Amino acid sequence: MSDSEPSAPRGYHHGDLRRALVEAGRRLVEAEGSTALSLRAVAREAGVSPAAPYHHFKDKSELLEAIADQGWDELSDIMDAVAAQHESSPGVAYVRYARAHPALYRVMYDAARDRLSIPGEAEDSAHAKVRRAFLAAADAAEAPLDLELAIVAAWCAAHGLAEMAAFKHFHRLRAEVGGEDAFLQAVLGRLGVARDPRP
Amino acid sequence: MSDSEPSAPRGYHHGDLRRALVEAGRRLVEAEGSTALSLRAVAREAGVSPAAPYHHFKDKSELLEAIADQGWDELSDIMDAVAAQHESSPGVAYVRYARAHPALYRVMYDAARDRLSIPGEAEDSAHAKVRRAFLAAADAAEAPLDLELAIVAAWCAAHGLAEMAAFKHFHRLRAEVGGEDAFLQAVLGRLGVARDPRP
DNA sequence: TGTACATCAGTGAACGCGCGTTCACTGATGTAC
DNA sequence: TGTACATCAGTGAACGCGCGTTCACTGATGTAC
Repeated sequence: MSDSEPSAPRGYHHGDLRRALVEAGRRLVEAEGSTALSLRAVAREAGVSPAAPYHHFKDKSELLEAIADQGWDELSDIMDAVAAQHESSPGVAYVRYARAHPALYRVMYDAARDRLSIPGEAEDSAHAKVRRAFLAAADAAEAPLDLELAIVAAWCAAHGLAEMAAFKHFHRLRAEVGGEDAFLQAVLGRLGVARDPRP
Repeated sequence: MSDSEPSAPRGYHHGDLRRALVEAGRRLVEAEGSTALSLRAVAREAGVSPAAPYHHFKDKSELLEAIADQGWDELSDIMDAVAAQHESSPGVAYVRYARAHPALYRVMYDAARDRLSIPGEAEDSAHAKVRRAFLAAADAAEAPLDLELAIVAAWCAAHGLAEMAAFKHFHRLRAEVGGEDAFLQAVLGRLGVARDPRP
């Protein structure tokens, strides 16, 4: 985390300012929320002048996109791993990740909303990986259209729960059911998404 | 909409600036999104000086809350009506409303997240009404805990679909399934939320 | 190995902007006598 | 009906702020000969 490869050239001045800015931005988002994020604050956090980011990002929105991309990559890797090991439900992994990084997840979601994506279908984008992970959790025997609907349904359920799990309304129910994790499992189970491994 | 009761006193100066500000704010949110909302812009939209809103709201966040409240009241009324008439699923009504007012729904959601709410349980708050509407759609024969989980699950599913239905990813699927409404029904059906009236 | 030059990632000062909020004020409305 | 006064919803100017972005610049790094 601290330094990548010591063999790699540390770069010209900073080393790898682009990556440093993305990570500073992510830190700020996770700490303060996305509305508190400003390019100047990111530059400050990275210990660099306010103009420096403009050598790496066209504008603020491009930096936000890079932060979101990093999140999607991370999430899709996790889901992939979970789906491959068959040891837990990808849907649960999705919700857990979103719950662990709520502000980042919001940034990811905002970035995803307007992306066309899936143009060539068989992509190696993070979104395609997430989709495949949900596919792995579905019943592959269904007709293509139903299968696609199952994926979308699972994704929607995971998104909805991920965002609503923070609701104070559900505090008591969450406690009665046995804590956050049991709550997630229970609700996803109800929605047909959690193929629980072994309770 | 234009004027309430002509018999009611038009008030001191403006008439009913508080309501006018909430409506101006809502108009701005729906047109530009919540991030574009500023107190000054709302005052401008209402044709009033920048300081005027301070006679009706402590600060900007209080105005936003009022806008959110108006939305929740409207939505809960709609769901109530739908549940009473048994002619359509409250879950579908929820998603339709959110889809029709996406930016407003976002404001509503943000306001709801941190509300404790449901303290005395049997309330007449908008949230309690929404909850009751989801309850009406569930199988009332279940054990209390399961019933509560069913409500939460339905709410989460509706929220997730409401936000994700805008995804460009799903454009093609939406078309293949027969348009937005069929898409909503299909996904909610999959999640066990849409008790469709008559297909 | 040494010099001249091109590249480019940084700096720091500056711009114009819209914001939330405060303030002393004004003037219309409602009330007491 | 008329006058004096209290109330209070508005005004408009001003504050200080952090923002996104631009600009001319500097100085370290890499490259050609």
